[in-house]
Amino acid sequence: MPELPEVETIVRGLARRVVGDTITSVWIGSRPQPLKSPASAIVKILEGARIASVHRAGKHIVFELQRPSESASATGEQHAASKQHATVKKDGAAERRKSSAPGASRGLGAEKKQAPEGRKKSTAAELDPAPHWVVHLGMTGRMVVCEPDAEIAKHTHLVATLASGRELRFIDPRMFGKLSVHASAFDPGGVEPLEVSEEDFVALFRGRKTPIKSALLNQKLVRGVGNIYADESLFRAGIRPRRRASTITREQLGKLYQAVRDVLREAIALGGSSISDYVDADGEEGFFQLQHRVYGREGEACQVCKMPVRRIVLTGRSSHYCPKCQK
DNA sequence: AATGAAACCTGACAGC
DNA sequence: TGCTGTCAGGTTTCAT
Repeated sequence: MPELPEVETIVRGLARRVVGDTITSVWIGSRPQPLKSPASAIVKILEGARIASVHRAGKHIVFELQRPSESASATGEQHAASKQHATVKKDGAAERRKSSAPGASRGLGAEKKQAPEGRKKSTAAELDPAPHWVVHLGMTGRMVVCEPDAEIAKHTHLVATLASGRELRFIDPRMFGKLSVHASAFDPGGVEPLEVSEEDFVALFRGRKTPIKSALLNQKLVRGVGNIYADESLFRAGIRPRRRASTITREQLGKLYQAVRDVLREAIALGGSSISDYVDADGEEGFFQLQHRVYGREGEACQVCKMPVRRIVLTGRSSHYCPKCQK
């Protein structure tokens, strides 16, 4: 179940393997569920595109692409971008507005044209008019880089053949994952917990009557935190999952801010070493290398006070906490 | 507007 | 062995 640290690890692995490669052809399976853009739009944008970079936005994997035409002329780029955009309609109206505005108004300069080969990081300005391929792994999604003769796994929904000869495949049994293409920018909303300031983080919860855990899981507020890391963060901060966000003191929210960041950073560090090859052929190593203190430990003694860890169901998700350490 | 619950899905696993 | 039922949980959708 990929949350932020797992996606971060996968993205790093992908970046090492596919940045600079070009997608020569795309095969799409027959199940429409994972496709959040029309199959024709996905093929149109991916085929022939060079993968300029791969990064993470919340739990999304974002491929920044470079179309062959983009090196031709700046005006041509803009035209192509807005045209492609019209074919990709499944996003919300807000997102549409956001992504069409900057590309259309900017007098895009020449600096974009000769992005040198080895360039790994792009600035926001350079990124702007490039189309993006966005993948969300949902619960069971996987991105795999493999040789073309590797067996096609069951529930493979997309295969992108690369100029290097390898293939990039998207596999997802439960089809909670999502594939989409965007003519320019992609913004999933919410703040990155590892980038946001403490003040901005604290402000997110002000006046909310919803349980703090529900707020943490709300991707429109904080992006990337899922069920496991929400439980672990709340344990470290000493806050019960059901506590109404509005009743939590400023000091406690400060602790929560630190706890979320600590948990995510530790998980990235561990995930990085244990699943760095996840995107290889079939690396099935589990994600859960982090020593969970409460998650999945119902009935076990709390590591701090020895009280049995309790499990409750909160907005449909199992939630674990120590009744003594968390108030 | 904000909140909660149901729905979407299949695989894994426990129990019989 | 093979069936049935339950659980997993990220996100969207629907109802309140």
